Amino acid sequence: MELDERKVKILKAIIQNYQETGEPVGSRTISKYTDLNLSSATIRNEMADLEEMGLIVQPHTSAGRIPTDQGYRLYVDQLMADKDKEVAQIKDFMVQKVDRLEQLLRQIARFLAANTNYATMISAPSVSNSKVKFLQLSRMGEDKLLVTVVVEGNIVKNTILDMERHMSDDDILHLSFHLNNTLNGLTMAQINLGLITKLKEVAGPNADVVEKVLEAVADAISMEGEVPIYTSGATNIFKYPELTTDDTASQIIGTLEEKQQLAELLTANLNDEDKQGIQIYIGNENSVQAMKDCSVVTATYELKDGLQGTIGIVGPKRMDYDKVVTVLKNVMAQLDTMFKKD
Amino acid sequence: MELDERKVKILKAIIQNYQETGEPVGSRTISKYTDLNLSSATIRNEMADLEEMGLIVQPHTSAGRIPTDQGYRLYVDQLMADKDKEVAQIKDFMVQKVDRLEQLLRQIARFLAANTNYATMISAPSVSNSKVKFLQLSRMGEDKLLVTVVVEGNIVKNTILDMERHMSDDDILHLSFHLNNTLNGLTMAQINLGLITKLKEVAGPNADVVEKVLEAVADAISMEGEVPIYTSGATNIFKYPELTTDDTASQIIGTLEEKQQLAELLTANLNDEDKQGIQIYIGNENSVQAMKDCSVVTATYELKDGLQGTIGIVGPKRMDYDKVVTVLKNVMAQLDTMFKKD
DNA sequence: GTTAGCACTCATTTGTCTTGAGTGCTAATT
DNA sequence: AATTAGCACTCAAGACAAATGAGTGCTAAC
Repeated sequence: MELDERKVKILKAIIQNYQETGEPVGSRTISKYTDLNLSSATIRNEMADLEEMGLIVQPHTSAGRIPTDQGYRLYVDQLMADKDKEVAQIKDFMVQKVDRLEQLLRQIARFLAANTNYATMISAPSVSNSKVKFLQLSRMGEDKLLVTVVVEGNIVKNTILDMERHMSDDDILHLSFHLNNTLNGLTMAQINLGLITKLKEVAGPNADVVEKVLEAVADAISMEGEVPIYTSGATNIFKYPELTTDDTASQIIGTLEEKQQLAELLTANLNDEDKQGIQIYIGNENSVQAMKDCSVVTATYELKDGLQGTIGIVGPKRMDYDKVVTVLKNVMAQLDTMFKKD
Repeated sequence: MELDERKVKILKAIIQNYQETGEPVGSRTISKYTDLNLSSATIRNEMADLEEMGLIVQPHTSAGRIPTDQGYRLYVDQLMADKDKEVAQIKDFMVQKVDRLEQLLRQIARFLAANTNYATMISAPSVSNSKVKFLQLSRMGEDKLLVTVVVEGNIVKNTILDMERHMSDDDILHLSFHLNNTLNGLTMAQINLGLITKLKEVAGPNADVVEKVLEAVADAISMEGEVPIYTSGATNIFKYPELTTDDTASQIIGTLEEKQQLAELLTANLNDEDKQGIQIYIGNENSVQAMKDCSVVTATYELKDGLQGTIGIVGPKRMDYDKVVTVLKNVMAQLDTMFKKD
């Protein structure tokens, strides 16, 4: 069977109508509210074909049709028209001065949730490939050592160590200076065993401190896979009856709250060149079981030098893909200009 | 009308039964499942009295009774028996070594949510009355200055400043040294205008840097009222049908997600000597509108020297107050021993 | 190829009846 | 005077049947 232009128009109409109402769409509706000027009977014939092709289904015999995952996939891949609106508002929003990355991300999440009516999640940039920019040791009290590590993107991490043996101020200053000089500009991958051994040699009796400091550095760079994730608008889920069967809603919201499962979803494509832009997962296509009745749209953002994270929008399968994609693109663009100037 | 012992027993029985079932409790149930050995008719008479006193109500004419807010209040204030179980498990749980405060709090939240079947929230310790413990400036690149502030409780804050005019390494070192010496051990309240003016004088041409640094310090100490709050188990709400009327659940979960409203609730009693221990808010007694159908139990914890925060448990009005209070007390005790040793 | 028409399906809504848990009141019992 | 048995009454919830209506597929006419 061939998917001619008319079938495409009908499919599109079904998807869009279902998007708005959440109810199965009947032939009469299509016949009336499109510019095809066909009777419902004709539409019915076409719909039977579309069903045979696996693009739509009836929830029960005497109901209208709703799109299948496959139907959405076709729509997303081929039929989505790029729109260009909604830009102005976003610009306004971003202008508020935000000095902290964390708050910026929270704000973006909130903004997206409020504007799309879907749930939003954002992973903070992971710095896995990032370089050490600055490192410093300072004595704090008698026996504690404060390690401050700054990595590219001006992300600062602190660790407080217990010193096992006394170190003089001079020792600390020297070690601090030396470590900073040696490690500056290196990525984690470049801090290899040879380098570590050499550092320890130079430190002599303070080798154990060097070890602890390196641990702290590793921690700062890799964040131990504990990427912070911010979410907003989980309760938007309640706006879609098809997701509000008690158990489904509970699972989705639970997943959004616990966050750690989201990490897989959001960090999956980070290092995959092919999947940089916007990705759409329909129904079971996403890896999180609790979200099998949802669609997830993700977008990878990059602040600077490999400092990248992901934004995700979670909604019903009938989500307004056009709108979501447009809004995401705009946010990306905004982030881009914000951070290029920095 | 007098509240004699028998009435009290009946009220208690109603509350406890309703706690378990969530269904209105009838006279026959009470007659059968208490050791009062009274017929249902007698119970009915007593119940009519209790209703007149405003302690219980009927949802509709031919239903059993459920406790009113006032009934719960009486129960909580006078009838609750202290139990002492559940301790062992908690000890075990806490033993896992946790090195970061944030993670500890998250873990506690998770633990409480899992063990009580209610939603849990924890505010991180607010450092409003805390002292500066360590302060340091470091040059970072050509024109940036890294300010590191450590306050009591080893909470570290970093700020990166742009320097408007060039400062030599020596200048920075001196200023850093001087500021550290001057501010060390002071609370925000003690950093007054006189002190600030003096500091600026000493800094001479770098007065503007001093100003920015002081801003950063203030920021670190006060956290600008932005106390981080961790939540867990929001979806436990779904376990209680009376809270699962679409709108109610959505509002509660939304509030838990947005967090900022919780801050009021959790920080309200921090500086009130009278309200240090455990507080119970029933229904409308708590200030958050969205939770008017819930009860909230809060407990203030103190880590060290005025470093205090609050734990809150949110559940239905028929929550198991005894259990919640016991568990909270235990967690408090654990926190105490953990931090006294530090 | 398109459409009008019709018989058919079936989820949903509406209305009616029944059931049963629970009450309040009164009169008998202790 | 307190307790209880008994009975009439109320009302939410469940069961069932009928009515509704949105939607379909098929056939025959245009």
